[in-house]
Amino acid sequence: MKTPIVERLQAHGIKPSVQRIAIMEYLMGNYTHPTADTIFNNLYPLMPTLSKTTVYNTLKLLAQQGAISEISIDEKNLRYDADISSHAHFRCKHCGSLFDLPVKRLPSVATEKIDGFVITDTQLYYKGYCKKCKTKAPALC
Amino acid sequence: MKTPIVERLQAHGIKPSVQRIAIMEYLMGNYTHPTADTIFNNLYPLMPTLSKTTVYNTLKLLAQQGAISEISIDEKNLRYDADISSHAHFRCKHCGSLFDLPVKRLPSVATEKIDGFVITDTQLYYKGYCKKCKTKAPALC
DNA sequence: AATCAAATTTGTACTAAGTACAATTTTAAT
DNA sequence: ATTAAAATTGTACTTAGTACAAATTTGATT
Repeated sequence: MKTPIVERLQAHGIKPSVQRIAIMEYLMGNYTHPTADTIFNNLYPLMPTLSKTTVYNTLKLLAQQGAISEISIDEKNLRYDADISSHAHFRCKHCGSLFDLPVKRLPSVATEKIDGFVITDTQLYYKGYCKKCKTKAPALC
Repeated sequence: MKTPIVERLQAHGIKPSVQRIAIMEYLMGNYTHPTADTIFNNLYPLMPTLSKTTVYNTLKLLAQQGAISEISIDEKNLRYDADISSHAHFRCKHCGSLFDLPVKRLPSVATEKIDGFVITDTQLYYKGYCKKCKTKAPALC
């Protein structure tokens, strides 16, 4: 019997190695939009032979195959999300925290403008100040 | 009499130094979503005392003040855009080229979910394959 | 089971985008 | 002219991510 993790990998054409399973499992258990580094640091104690390169390579592979999504809202690091359903992200410019936001559906582009293009990913990012940090926002004059 | 560049800077509370004007002018004359490095390389011959740090600092300042927008669709570099009107970006995963896409208006979030948050920026990114590179796209099986 | 090629992982060295910071220069008010 | 504040500069540094060759694992075939 296959775990949901293995199923997810295979559904996206990815051979389920021990490392890939561990990384996918981590993401499916932690919807915290972690960085590659965070993932490595959390898995390393459980898997002392794990290499950082493998984490980077695997995340790139998973994202390429559409098994996870790569979030570039944080200018410094890429973040990863196993939730591949339609949703947006909000990032607080003061404290850096990242929130999921529901959207009915991500907007599509006027067909005539994008005719002949193939769209594989849509990302909707909001930036600003969260409830806690709102007082830190520069005056909007 | 003030140039449109100086006006734009002042409208966003930025004191118009020679360097800031040069950078803002470059962006308003080149809607090519350049990186900091590209801007530096283009301005340096005309302004041999210009420092890369100034370019980075100025772009950050301009973006903070909302005079330009910072685009993080390219995972490797930040890109900058003097067009601050409502539009989306498309990036080809094969050739890397970046296109502007018109949108009627950027989607807003369900108020109850974002209540108490202050949104200052909205970014809508599409990724995929452009007309030229479409044949290079992996089978969507 | 032994062999062997292909795929995957590992570790080290490297690249390059961006930042910290102190020193210098410029600005502009008195 | 003097002087304090603001802006710029250059160097050194940090760090996310990649290149690549060596080692390991996988899995098919005899």
